Amino acid sequence: MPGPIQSIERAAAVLRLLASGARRMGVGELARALELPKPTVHGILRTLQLVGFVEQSPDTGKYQLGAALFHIGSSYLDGNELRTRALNWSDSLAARSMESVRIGTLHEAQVLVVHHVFRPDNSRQVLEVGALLPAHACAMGKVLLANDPVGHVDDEPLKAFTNATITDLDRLSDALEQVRQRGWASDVEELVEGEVSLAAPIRDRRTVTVGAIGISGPIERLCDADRQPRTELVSYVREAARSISRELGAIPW
Amino acid sequence: MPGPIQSIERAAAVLRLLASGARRMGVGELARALELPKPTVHGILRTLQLVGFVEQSPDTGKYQLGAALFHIGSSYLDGNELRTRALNWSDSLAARSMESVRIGTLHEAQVLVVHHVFRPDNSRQVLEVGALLPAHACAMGKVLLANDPVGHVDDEPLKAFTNATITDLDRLSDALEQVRQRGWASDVEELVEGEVSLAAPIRDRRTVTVGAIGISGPIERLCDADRQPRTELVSYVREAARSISRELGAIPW
DNA sequence: CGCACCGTACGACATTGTCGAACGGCATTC
DNA sequence: GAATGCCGTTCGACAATGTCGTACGGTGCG
Repeated sequence: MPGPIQSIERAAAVLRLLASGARRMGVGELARALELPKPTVHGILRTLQLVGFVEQSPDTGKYQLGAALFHIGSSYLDGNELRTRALNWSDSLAARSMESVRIGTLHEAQVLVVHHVFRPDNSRQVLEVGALLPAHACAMGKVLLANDPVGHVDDEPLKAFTNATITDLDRLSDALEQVRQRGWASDVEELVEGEVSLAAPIRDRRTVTVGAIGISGPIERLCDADRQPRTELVSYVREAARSISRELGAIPW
Repeated sequence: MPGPIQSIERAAAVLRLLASGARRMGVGELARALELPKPTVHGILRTLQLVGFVEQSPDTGKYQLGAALFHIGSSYLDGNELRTRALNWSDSLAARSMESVRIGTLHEAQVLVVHHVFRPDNSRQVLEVGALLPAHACAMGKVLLANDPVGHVDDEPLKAFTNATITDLDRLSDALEQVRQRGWASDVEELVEGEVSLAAPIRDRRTVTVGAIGISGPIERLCDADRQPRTELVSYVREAARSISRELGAIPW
């Protein structure tokens, strides 16, 4: 039976839609979006509700993601070796750099944040674990794209977030080439005005890049007067990346 | 067609199993656990892999949860009104109490942690968002059980974690009655030796308890000499819970 | 070498999910 | 206040769909 199971595929599509929609959605709404008959969607929703993957508002009748899905999804982190091994090192990187630290993997041409350490200054910060960042506009993304065997670029036109965002494909591949040579990447106000990020690759025992670790913060703290990343911060990040890689078995010595 | 869709139910069971197993599992292993033929399980896995809900190790051939599931699951938090509204208040509760703060909901007789603020002292702490805590052995759980319309207790014998854990059903319902009267709950070394937690209920506009907020920390800081929770901490927690409830529309004045 | 186990492929069968049509409830409209 | 639109939900016949016995190639172990 080499072929996917239709109903499961559809159920996944429903969940994806509910996840992207941000708000609750009705049966008809989902049916229209998926181009499926309403009763079909309803059957799927009923089953997903039974297993706790979606919940239904008692009053409006609309559906949203369920708690069980959240809990199961978060168990992904337990099995994620990259994240487990990186826990200690990211803490110490945060302490040394005094900036917030994130660890990410490439997922469908975007950066999936699997770990996030807040900047150690007690400021109010939002947890970004589970979020997807645009790969072409952040340092972690560039690191991952530069070392990606599958060319994940050229899927779609590159979206601009600020006027420093790289939107040209040629310029991006030049930048990626530079990242490959230097061994680290930076993003200077390419995703958020005034924000800078630095990142370096994490490799496993097969020397494949499996993730990236990076810091991010305001440009005044991360860059010098020439808008260049401060060298000591770059080395902190690269050292952290190397330490994690060593723990994953990439560097035998 | 009032009846769940078999394949989706089974797919959910596979995911649950993979989530609980902590490590990677093989097709045969899953098939045996679910009492299903191997090819059936394989078909499900193939589909789940296609949609990114599971991943397969290239070398061992075993399966584990996938990144897509993690990302979709984490979107649950965006739609969770309780958590959204509670963000600010939990930060300030952490600042006032100088302890770590958690927000939880009842999920299948356990406490699902939907938010977690670290203790503001730069110490190394593990993020517990997405985790499930035993309801009868923590303060948030007691608050939720005490205000639960469905009697979620008596499902199974109560598991002991320390020798202070309440394992007797009658003693538990006495404790819950006290929680209802006082309006807050405590757990003194009932889950972890040396650890204490305090919690209060969060109600929504229908005055239904939809969650709980609480702090936890070492007994020396949370309790006085008589092992009684310190009153000022209790009021901090209760005030935070009331503020969130008011924001959810529970208290009109 | 042979055995046991793995993940995977095939394909006949009937179980299973699909989806057009229809129902009751709720707003809104005229 | 009847009419209309939309909603989430149910029914049930049909056939498409997924199920699962059987079998294959690969790997590790004794």
